[in-house]
Formats: sequence, structure tokens, C-alpha cells
Amino acid sequence: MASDERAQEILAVARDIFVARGFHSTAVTEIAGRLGVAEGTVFKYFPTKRELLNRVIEQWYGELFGDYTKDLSVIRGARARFRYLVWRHLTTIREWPGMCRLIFSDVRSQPGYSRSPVHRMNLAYTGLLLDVVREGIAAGEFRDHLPVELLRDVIYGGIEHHAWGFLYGHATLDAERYADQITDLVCGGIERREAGVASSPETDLSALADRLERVAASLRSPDKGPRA
Amino acid sequence: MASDERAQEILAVARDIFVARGFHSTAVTEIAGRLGVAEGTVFKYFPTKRELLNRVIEQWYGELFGDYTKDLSVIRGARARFRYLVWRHLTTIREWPGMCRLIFSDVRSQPGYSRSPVHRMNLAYTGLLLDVVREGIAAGEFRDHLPVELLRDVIYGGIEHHAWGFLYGHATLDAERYADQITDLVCGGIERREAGVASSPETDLSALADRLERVAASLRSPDKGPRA
Amino acid sequence: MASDERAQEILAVARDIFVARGFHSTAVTEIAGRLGVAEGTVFKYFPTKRELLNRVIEQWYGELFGDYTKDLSVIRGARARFRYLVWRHLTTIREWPGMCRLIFSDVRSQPGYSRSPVHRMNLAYTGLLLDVVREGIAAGEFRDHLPVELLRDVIYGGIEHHAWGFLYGHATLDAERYADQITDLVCGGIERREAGVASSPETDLSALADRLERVAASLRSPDKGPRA
Amino acid sequence: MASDERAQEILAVARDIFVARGFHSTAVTEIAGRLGVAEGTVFKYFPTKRELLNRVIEQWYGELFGDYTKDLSVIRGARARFRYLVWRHLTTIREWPGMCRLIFSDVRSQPGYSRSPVHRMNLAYTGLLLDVVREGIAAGEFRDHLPVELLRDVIYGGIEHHAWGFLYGHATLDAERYADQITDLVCGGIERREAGVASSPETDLSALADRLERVAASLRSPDKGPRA
DNA sequence: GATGAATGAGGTTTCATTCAT
DNA sequence: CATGAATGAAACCTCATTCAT
Repeated sequence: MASDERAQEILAVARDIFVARGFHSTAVTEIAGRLGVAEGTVFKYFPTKRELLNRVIEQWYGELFGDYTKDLSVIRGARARFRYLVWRHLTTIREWPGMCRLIFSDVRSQPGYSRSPVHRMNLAYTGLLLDVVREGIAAGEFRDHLPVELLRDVIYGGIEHHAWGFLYGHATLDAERYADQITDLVCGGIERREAGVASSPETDLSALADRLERVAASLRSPDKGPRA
Repeated sequence: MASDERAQEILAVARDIFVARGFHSTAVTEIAGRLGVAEGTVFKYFPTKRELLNRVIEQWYGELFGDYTKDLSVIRGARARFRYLVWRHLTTIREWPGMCRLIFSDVRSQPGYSRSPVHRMNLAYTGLLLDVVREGIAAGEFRDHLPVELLRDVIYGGIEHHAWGFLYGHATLDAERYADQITDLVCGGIERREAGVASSPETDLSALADRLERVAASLRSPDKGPRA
Repeated sequence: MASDERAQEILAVARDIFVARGFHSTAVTEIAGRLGVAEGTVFKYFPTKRELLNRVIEQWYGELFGDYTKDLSVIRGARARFRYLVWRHLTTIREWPGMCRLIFSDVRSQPGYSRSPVHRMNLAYTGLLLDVVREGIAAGEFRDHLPVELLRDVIYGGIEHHAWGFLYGHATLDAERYADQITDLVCGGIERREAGVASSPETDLSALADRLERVAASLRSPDKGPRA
Repeated sequence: MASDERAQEILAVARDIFVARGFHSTAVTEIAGRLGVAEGTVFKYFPTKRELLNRVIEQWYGELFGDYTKDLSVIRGARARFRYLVWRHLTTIREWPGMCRLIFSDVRSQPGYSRSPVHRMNLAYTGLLLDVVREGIAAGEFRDHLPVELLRDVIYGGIEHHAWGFLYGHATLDAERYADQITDLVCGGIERREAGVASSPETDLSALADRLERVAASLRSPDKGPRA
């Protein structure tokens, strides 16, 4: 069998078992056994169980990228793109909880992680958000001088923290709802906006017109709130 | 020796070694050896190495609380109190990296964590922020209808994410700087504030819109007063 | 079972199997199995298979010393004591070929051997010869200014070289014969004694002394001829 | 590529790596890899890793011979030739420590060594000394009836023993000094030369007086030998 | 209350060698 | 002549936990 195919086979099986059982509870014997292959064969292709795990994660990250960039290319507006990334991250966690547990518990805390290819891919992954934010700043949608790296930490760390109950407990994960909430929270901030957000009369007036329109609409369909 | 004292001794030594070596690299033999005690003795007081770890963490959380509440009692203003909690969390990580690694890597991902006392203490710990935010809302400093639990996730998850390079790599941790940045970021949001502050007549148009909205609302639910 | 007894049991069984199979062909499983004990038990007492081997050798060396010093205490004369050590070393090899193979092949070439207790015991063992030679020098039986350390190397290295065919081939080992030959060779040297060569009148005095000595000897034991 | 050349290439690379890493720490993969050749190829030319080692050693022995016989052909006198061989052996060890470690640790203790070509070459190598000694005997420089094989063991075994600290420890190897010492020691023997060594008449006479005194003493107490 | 000897189930890893292509 | 994928056996070592004393 061609070397590449065999390596792919091993990666595929390893992914399944790692995801199902976790890293420490997976014996290399099991991976080999499922393939009908000798144990040594696995080590011929991957020098270490740990390295096999890293390669599994790298491959998975690679698959994610394709979708992300494709989707992003059709979304307009910094806030909409921002929300997409948040939502997508949430749904990724919901669809790949095992993989995420591997990353959170077994990959990220290994010594030397900060200089590993997996870390680089993770930076590339979360870097999509950096780009979106920078575009938003350039487009005037977001404020200048934002600490973008910190913003990234807040978003991905926040999502991870929120997902913890889903990943390690019995909670569910409502991607849509939290994508909105996080977007609103981070975009709008938590401080009360004093009155007249409006700086220039013109934009104020247009905003006012928007609101009046909505108020009017609500008067017309009294069963829904004005923001629905 | 009094049962309590012995248990305290074990906890103290276990904390030191866990912090220094990590959970998996610490052998119970070592804890017992450092105390000049037999291995079995440790298991007399703590049924499991894991349980010993949990108790170590619980005790440590307990110590934190005292300081926090004392300090908070003298700080006025929601934003200041908010910043204090952020800053304090950052400095705690900087002072207790070993303990934080234990919590992040070994405690939180154990099965059943979400129903464990440690988790309850963590909720109590992060709950301080919830209180501060709720107070801020009540005082009118923060916006209404904030998703406070999510806000907590964003803050603590964000800080954790940011601290990762410090805890598992070689980065440093600038608590003051990031306390400010996080506070600014989350309080102010990332979207451009169009306006000002503005008490000028023009912006009063927006106040007018507010009033119109409240009027419309009262029209829809006539049983409540217009300010409800 | 007392810790010491168990350690002794393990040492005894390990010695047997190491001697019979050699170091590399001995599995710790086998040692444990022969004792009816778990494999881990062996490693509780000896941290490493290698360390177990070292301890086996050390114990064996210790046993040798007793006999040696006892025997030496009753032998008079440097040459006789010298020959005893040579002969004893040869018989030790003949009686403990397995042990000697372990030392020659597995112990001595391990990294750090030169600073190990086994090496120290070996130095003490071969040091007996150094003492004998030094005594012989002091007593006037041996020449002054001999390079004693080198002499030791020559004796023990020579014996080992000679024994190689016995230890790793099918040769036999004639301890008595080779003890004599080595003693003669090293004591007398290989160069022709000039003594006689000398035909000059002066040196003939020494030949005269020889003759006188033989005459004296014949006077004491009249049944043998003067040349005996 | 011609079969012979390929075999030579393999031998050359194998020698380098065996010498650098030792036999057990060298993987056949590494040898093949360094040549840019498949593992199987190595086994096409040499049935076994062990056999490859043997051939490496044989080739090396072959190279040695040339030099030795060339050098010997110009040295006159048994003792000088003897010293040359001792000195040359010491310098060979100093220049080829890796090769010597292979021979001492990995080659010589393999089963069947005593009937192997390597052993035959080793006998031929050490046989040079036998020849020199036999010539010395024939020339009257060395004593008759020397146990020449044993002498060989003593020389080569002695040198090896002495070199052990250099090969497996951190000692240095002073070839000149030890060549002299070994030659002196073995040629002259260790026993005090009573007799005609005598260079100056005076010391001869005093030595003679000593001996006469002892003879006289023995005549007076007939139960003890003159030397007792 | 304290001991500490014993457990015992794996886990990861290595490599010379073969053989079908 | 060359390849190189596959083997597969075993080996050492670890340590939380138990339980008889």
C-alpha cells in the first residue's frame, strides 16, 4: 500500500478513537488493531503517539479553513463577518466536541506547544477574526486603536469558557443565541451609551428616522415588540 | 497527631508539589515521603489522589475570597470594581501560575467537574463579577439587559486565553495594562461611537425617540405605566 | 515479608538467571515469575534492571573478599602470596564463568562504570595484588620503583585475555599451570639473565655465590643433588 | 553500480556509524539512510547486521597489518621490536577508540567468536608479537622455554586493561610512557636481580658479601632455606 | 491511627529482518 | 539489482491503590 494512503488511514482511525476516548485512554494497540496492522507500523509512520495526535489536529484544522474562507468571501460588513466567525466557532464546537476536548485538554498544555505547528494553525484560525476586525476598523465600522490581539483572546476565550459546560458537562450549546449575544456585547460594550450617540446632525436624523419607522411598524402589528 | 492537623499538613505539602510538578508528574509517594509518612496514610485522609487535588484547589479558592471581598468593600463605582476584579484575576494568575495550570489542565476537565465543589467555588469566585455587573446595571452605569453570565465567560475566558502564553510558554503577563485594555474594550465595545456625550439640543432628538418608543410601548401594554 | 529478605531473595534469583542467560537475555518478568512475585515488586527494590545487575555483582564481590583475606593471612613470602592471587583469580573464573562474563561484557562497558561502586570494589579486589607487590618491594623480594598499577593491569588483563577462550569458547582453564607460568614470567622477566653471559672475572663472583648457595642447600638436604 | 563498490560503500559508512555510536545504538536504517539506499539493500550485501560488523572489523584489521609489517621490517633487536609492537598497539587504541570498543564489547563476546575470521585475524595480529618473541629467543636475547602464548595474553590483556579507563572513562593514554614501562616490566621481571647485573665492581662485591652472609647463616640454621 | 509491601495492568517504543514488487 | 512497507515480539518501567499487620 502506498505510504501516503497508509498514513491517511492511520490518521483517520486515530482521529476516530482519540475523539471517542480521549488521548490518554487510547492505546496505540487499539489504533493498529482497528486497521488490522501491527503496532510497529503505526510507529513507522508517526514517531510518537503524541505526534500522531498533533497530526490529527493539524489535519482537522486544515479542513476547517477551507469552509471558513469560502463562507467569509460572501459575507459583507464587518459586524456580519464578525458574527459569522463567532457563530461558526460555536457550531464547530457543537459538531466536534471530541476534537475540541482533545485540543483544550491534551494538545494545548503540552510542553513546547507555543512553538508547534498546531499552535501556528490555531493562530491562523483565530487570525481570521483579527483580519475581520482590522477590516472593520479600516472601514470605519469599528473604533480605532482597538487592542485586536486582546479582542481575539476575549472572543475565543469567552466562547471556550461558555462551551465548557457543554464539552465537559451536560449543558447544551445554543450557537445562534450566543453568537448574537457575544456580538452585541462586544460590539456595543456594556456601558450605558449616554444619550446622543449622535455626533453629526445628519447621522442622528437618519438613525432617528430608522427608529421612528420601527415604532410605527410596531404600532401596526401590536403582537410583536418594536425590535422583532 | 490530631486528625485535622495531619490533613492540613498533607494538603500543604501536596499543594507545593502539585504546583511545582503538575498533577500527573506528582507521585503520592513523594507527598508521603516529604512528610515522613507512609503512603497509606495519605490515602487514609484522602480517598484518591484526584480528591486530594480537588481539596487543595478548594482550600486555595477559600483563601482568595477573603482578600477579594475585603478589597472590593472599599472600591466605589461599577467600572472601578469591574476593573479591580479583572486586574486581580490577572495578578492571581501571575502569582499562582502552578495553581492555575492545575485548575486549567487537570481539574476542570475531569468527569463530573460540573457538579463538584470546586466548580461551585469557581462559580462563587466568578460570581463576584456577576454581582459587580448587576450592581452596575442597577446603578445605571451599565446597560440594561446585559447577558451577565455570558459576560462572565467573556471576561474570565478572555483573561485565561490571554494568559496561556504566560502559563504554558515564555510570555510575560502585564496585569495593569491588560486590566485597563479589557475594561475599556468590554465597557466601551468595539463599535464606533458616533457621537458625543452630547448634551447639545440636536442630540436631544434621540431622547425624543426614546420617549416615543416608551410611549408606543405603553400603548401596546396599557396596564403598565409608560416608564415600565 | 521483611524488606531485606525480599531484596536478598531477588538478588539471589537474579544472580542465578543472569549467570545462566546473560544480562540482555534475562527478562525481569522471569526473575519476578521465579519468585512468584509481581514484576513491579522487583522494581520497587531495584530501580533498574541494570542497577539490579550491579547489586548482584557487588554482593558477589563482597563474598569473594572474605575468602581472599582469610587465605592470604596464612601465606608467607611475596612471591607465594603473588602466586596465590593469580591462582585464585584463575580458579574464580573457572568456578564463576557466568559471573565473569557478566562483568566482562555487561558491567564494565556501561557508561559511568568508572565512577560506580562496582568499579570501586573491583579496584579493592585487584588492590590486594598491589599490596602484595608493595610488601614484596618493601621486603626486598621485588625490585624498587616498579610501576605497580601497570603491573596490576598486566596480571589481571593477562589472566582475562587468557581466560577468554574458556569463557567464550570451548577451551579449558588450567589454573595451577598458568598460575605458575604467569608468576614465573612476571617475576623473572623474559630477558636472558646476563649473569652468566659475563665472562669477565668480576662478574664471576656472582656465579661463585650461586654455586656456594647450591652447596649450602645440598648440605641441608643431603638426599638431593646440589643442582636440585 | 558494481557489486564490490556498493559493498565497499556500505562498509565505509557502517564503520563510521558503528565507531561513532556503537553497535547496539546503530540502526541499519541509519546506515542505509546515509547512503541514500533502501534498508533491504544493506541486507542484500550483508546477511546480518552482526556480519556487517564483523566485516568492518576484518577490513580494519587488514589495514593495520600493512603498516605493522612495513614498520617492523626496519627495526632491529628483539627488545626494540617488542617495544614497537606494544607502543603501536597503544597508539592504535588511542587513535581508534571507537573501533576498539566495538571489538572489546561487541565482537569478542559474540557466540562462535573463537572460530570466526575476526578471531583468526586477531590471532594473526597478536601473532606478530609471538614471532618477535620467538626471534628474540632464537637470537639469545630472550630466555628459552618462555610460554609465548601466555606472554601474548599478558601483553595484550595488560594493555587492554590499562586502556579501559581511556576507552570507557575519561583517562588519557600515554603510549610512550606505558610502552616503556610494559617493556621494562615484562623484559626485566619484577624480582630483584641479585647478580651480575652489576655494573660497578663495588656494588657487586657488597651484594656478594650479602649473599655470603646469608649462605653462612643458612649453614648455621640448617632447617631454613637461605632465603627464608 | 499508621504502616509499607505488594500489586498488576498496561503503555510506549525499538529494529533486525523479510519478501513481494 | 533495488526497494521499503510491514512485521511482531518483548522489554522496561510506573504508580495509584489496597490491606494485613
